[in-house]
Amino acid sequence: MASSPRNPVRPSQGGQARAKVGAGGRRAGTLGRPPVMADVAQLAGVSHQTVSRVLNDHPNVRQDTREKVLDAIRQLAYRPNAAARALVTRRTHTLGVIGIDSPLYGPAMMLNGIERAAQHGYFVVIASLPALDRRSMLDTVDRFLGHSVEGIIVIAPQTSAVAALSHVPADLPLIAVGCETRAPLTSVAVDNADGAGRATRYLLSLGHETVHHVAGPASWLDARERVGGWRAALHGAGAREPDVVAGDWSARSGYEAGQELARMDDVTAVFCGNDTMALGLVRALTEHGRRVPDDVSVVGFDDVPEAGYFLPPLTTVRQDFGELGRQALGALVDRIAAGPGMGTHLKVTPELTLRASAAPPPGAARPRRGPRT
Amino acid sequence: MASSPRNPVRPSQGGQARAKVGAGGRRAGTLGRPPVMADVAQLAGVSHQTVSRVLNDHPNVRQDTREKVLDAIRQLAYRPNAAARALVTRRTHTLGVIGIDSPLYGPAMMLNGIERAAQHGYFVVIASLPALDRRSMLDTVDRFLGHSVEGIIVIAPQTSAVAALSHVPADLPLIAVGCETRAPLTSVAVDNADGAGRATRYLLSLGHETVHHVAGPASWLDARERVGGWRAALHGAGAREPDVVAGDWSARSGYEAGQELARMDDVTAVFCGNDTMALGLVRALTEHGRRVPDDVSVVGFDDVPEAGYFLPPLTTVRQDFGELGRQALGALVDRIAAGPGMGTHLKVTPELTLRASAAPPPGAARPRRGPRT
DNA sequence: TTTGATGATGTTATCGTTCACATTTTCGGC
DNA sequence: GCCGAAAATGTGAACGATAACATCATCAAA
Repeated sequence: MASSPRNPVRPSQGGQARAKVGAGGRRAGTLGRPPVMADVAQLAGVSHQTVSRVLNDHPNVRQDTREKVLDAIRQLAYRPNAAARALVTRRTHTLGVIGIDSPLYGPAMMLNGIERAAQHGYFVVIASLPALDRRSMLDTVDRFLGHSVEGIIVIAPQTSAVAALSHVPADLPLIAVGCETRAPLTSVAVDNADGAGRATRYLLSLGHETVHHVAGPASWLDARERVGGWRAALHGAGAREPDVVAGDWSARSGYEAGQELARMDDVTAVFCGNDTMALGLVRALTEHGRRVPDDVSVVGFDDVPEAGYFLPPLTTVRQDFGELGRQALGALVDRIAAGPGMGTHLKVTPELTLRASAAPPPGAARPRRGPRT
Repeated sequence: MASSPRNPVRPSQGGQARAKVGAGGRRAGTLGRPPVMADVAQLAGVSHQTVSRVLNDHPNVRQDTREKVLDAIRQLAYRPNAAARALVTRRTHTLGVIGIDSPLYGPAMMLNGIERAAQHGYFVVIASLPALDRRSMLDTVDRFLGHSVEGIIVIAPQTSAVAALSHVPADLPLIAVGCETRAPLTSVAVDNADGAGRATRYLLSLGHETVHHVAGPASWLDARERVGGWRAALHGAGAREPDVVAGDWSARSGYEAGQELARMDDVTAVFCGNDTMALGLVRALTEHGRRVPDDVSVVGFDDVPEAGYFLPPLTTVRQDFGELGRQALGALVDRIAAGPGMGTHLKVTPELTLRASAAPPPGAARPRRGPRT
């Protein structure tokens, strides 16, 4: 073997320099250091390139050679070095997810859905920010870029996040989840307006004259879209459009909304922006002697795990976070492969889950129309 | 400049081969490809090594040289290549977190706490497993190792997880969170027994004769430890030790437990394994005409965000997940730096949060002793 | 046989950093 | 103004994989 300019008998490799590393390193085996491709090649009696071919299952490798190599790999407990591989292939199989650091159910489940979808094929690096302002958003994008992620998914339910997104470099594969964004960006979101419409129309179909709404904070896009869907459904049915009662997603705000609504005798149906507020609302109504669903029907949004165990079990709008995650991942993979596009807006349709918290209004013999799902 | 064996005028680099990459690549700038250290060096009129020194703020660099280099970096929007760096330094600044794919509050917050603690200094790759069995656990460890994580934190609240942990290679820096493990492993956990003890002693101090307990599933270590702490506190006070009522963390199981306990007249105090079960329990008690806290006192565990808005606001044991994350990260960093040790078991002490769901038993004029925190 | 195509394998360059060491510059003391 | 130490900078050689190309074997058709 001619000594290449790179390997002049490999002087510093003779156990000294690397033994130090090996001492603290993983899987010492019979060598004093983690095995590399050359070790496998030597043991199998082939060249390192053949090992590489086996590893990337290249077709042109004889079966018995392949097996010799695989044996050597097992024997040495060899594992390819991700950094070396990434250096030459320019692929890291890693994507970053930027989320909001909040104990709310929706955002947490979106992260979960994305992570589950990515499990096979990508590593998911997460960053939860206390606030989705421009500064921390761009800092995080930068951090991720420094780590060579191939793309970024940002869970951006707040209006501030959308604003921040317009400042990221256009050539970065980025998908926004949970909000509809402006043109060049692709977004995936649950169709909140549709879900709110379904809930509202369902209540109307039970015979209620109108439906009141307890909304989430206006800084959240989901909250706004649900208000829009609710209002559109009322309008479409020619029903009276009551004022929105403002909440902040918390059970307390639902409770307070409930105290307010309980005083109004004509309230027979309430659509809540999320399940937690519905919980508080039901509490308040019950305290004021208004039974759910006999006197007042309540529908929530989210379908948290406890919703079925509320008293009464809560009829609510279920969001398919698994599907959301899959769509987001699919869009990101497409974007990585195909390069910048014009940006599409994907929607995941939610479903109404019927339980026991909604019924025809008091005095109504039977529903005016059959329930629509 | 003499043409080194490595850069013989760099033939394949003259715009063709790499221009292709540049077209789809990031930050084209004036070059047709992402800038590398050599580009910065050339623009700044120094060697690549000097650029490297500036980047790693090595002391022996003249101030004006440093500034020239930094200018060039800014001008080219240069960003060091993480893979190349990792290849030579053998450090990825990445750690893996294995968690359980469940909507439960505790595990979710542990992940959150770890991620927050790591934010500065480490990238966090996550994997949520549907079940913490040996197979999927080892697969995930392997996946992470293939990605060259420097260490792994596993959120292991279930007994099955602990069993699986004994099969990971001993030289892998690994910290278990949420469970106490066998000797060679280091673990960090909330002191569940202590928390349960505090809750129980508090109820006893209010004058209750004994305290009943609704426990989580026995497959969860937290559940077992809380049972242990509760029982020890009763024993220490010489109080009667009632049977455990079995639950499964869900509100429904709490509700069912409540129906059972409501029938027993001598029940005046209940310590619940978590807040969600407490919610169901209170519901059931109320339905059976037993007021909380006037007739029955209830204390939960977790301090979920809604706990303060329950009716009545729930007295509960708060776990400091931020501290837990910090401790876990600290332990992991120590372990990475110092190599295998004998394994320590760190405990984070929980705190009793007093609200309104616990009071002296009916008929008692005043507490026997002042409350202990 | 000889030939050409194709399959199987080996050789060398390359990715973009940091490390080890060599070289040049700077500067205080004589 | 010279000298030597220390500071500042430069020069190759790693790191461990894949890519590109070269070479050797094999085999069917001429």
